[in-house]
Amino acid sequence: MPELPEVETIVADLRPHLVGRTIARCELSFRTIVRHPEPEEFVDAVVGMRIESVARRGKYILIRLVPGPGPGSRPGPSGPAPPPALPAPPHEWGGKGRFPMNGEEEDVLLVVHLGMTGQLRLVDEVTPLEKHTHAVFFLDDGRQLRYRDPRRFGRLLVGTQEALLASKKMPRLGPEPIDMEFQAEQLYRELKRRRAPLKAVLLDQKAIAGVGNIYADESLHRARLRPGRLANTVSKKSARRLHESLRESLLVAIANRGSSVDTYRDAWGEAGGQQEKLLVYGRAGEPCFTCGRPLSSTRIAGRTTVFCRRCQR
DNA sequence: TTAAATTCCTGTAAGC
DNA sequence: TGCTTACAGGAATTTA
Repeated sequence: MPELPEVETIVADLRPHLVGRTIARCELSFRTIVRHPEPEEFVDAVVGMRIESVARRGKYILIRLVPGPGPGSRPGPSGPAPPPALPAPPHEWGGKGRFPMNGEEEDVLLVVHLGMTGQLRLVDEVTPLEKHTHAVFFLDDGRQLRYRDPRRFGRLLVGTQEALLASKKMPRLGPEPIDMEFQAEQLYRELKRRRAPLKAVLLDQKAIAGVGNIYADESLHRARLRPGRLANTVSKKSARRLHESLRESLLVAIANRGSSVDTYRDAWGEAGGQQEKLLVYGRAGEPCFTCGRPLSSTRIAGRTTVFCRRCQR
């Protein structure tokens, strides 16, 4: 499933191709994938808009839209090349818990959450339409940005930041774990005030944004911590180890273009490479790479959880 | 207020 | 072989 590293990969791939493009048309074939506003308003809101930036916040893809050139001046299929990609602002959001970006108040955000099986792909018009494609954005260069999602856990939203916040459809997200501003002390404070299992806190998007089942298990293993241990019992030293492990798990996964353990594919339909390198996720019963003991499996916070009884105390 | 349980959804794989 | 059933999980919602 797409977690922070997978979404980061997609966003980085799409950015240079999408920035500067105008959405000429939008077709929805599955209405309820749109969570805000009503589907008709959604289409009205995106058509004719120019893509100003493409960013990520947690597991959310944020596409900033500004009014595009009028219909008369819309370039044809072989229109001008996009401007050189702006160095994306690494983090376009405010402080902890605030969603999501700077920029002008009237700017519109097209928000995409991939859920479990969502895919956002950039294709040319002759690429056959795949089953479960729920939305197609027709771009002014003839290409199409397609949203596909067999299990339909994903969602699309559009609106000004103000409107999205007011709609309550966007959650308050915790800090970005790979942000340099995110310090071990901050993680320690969050853990101290929670009586839930460590794993449950890592999965809580309000505590830390972008971590899902794969990287929660991976980082707990790297930190040698039991997933079921209550968060408020960890020492400062352990919290520092978890902080470091979290960053490492996520950054290595980004370097390897994400984990394709289920149906995850990047913007070009290609699988990532991290699934080959996972330490524990999906390896229940197989030997621990550190001690050789078979990895254990249990259920925490409603999620399958794999860990090593010997290495993770 | 927080934590846990339930729900949504369909493709896949195990079991009979 | 073909059918049924269990399972996968992000996050909103409901319950405790």
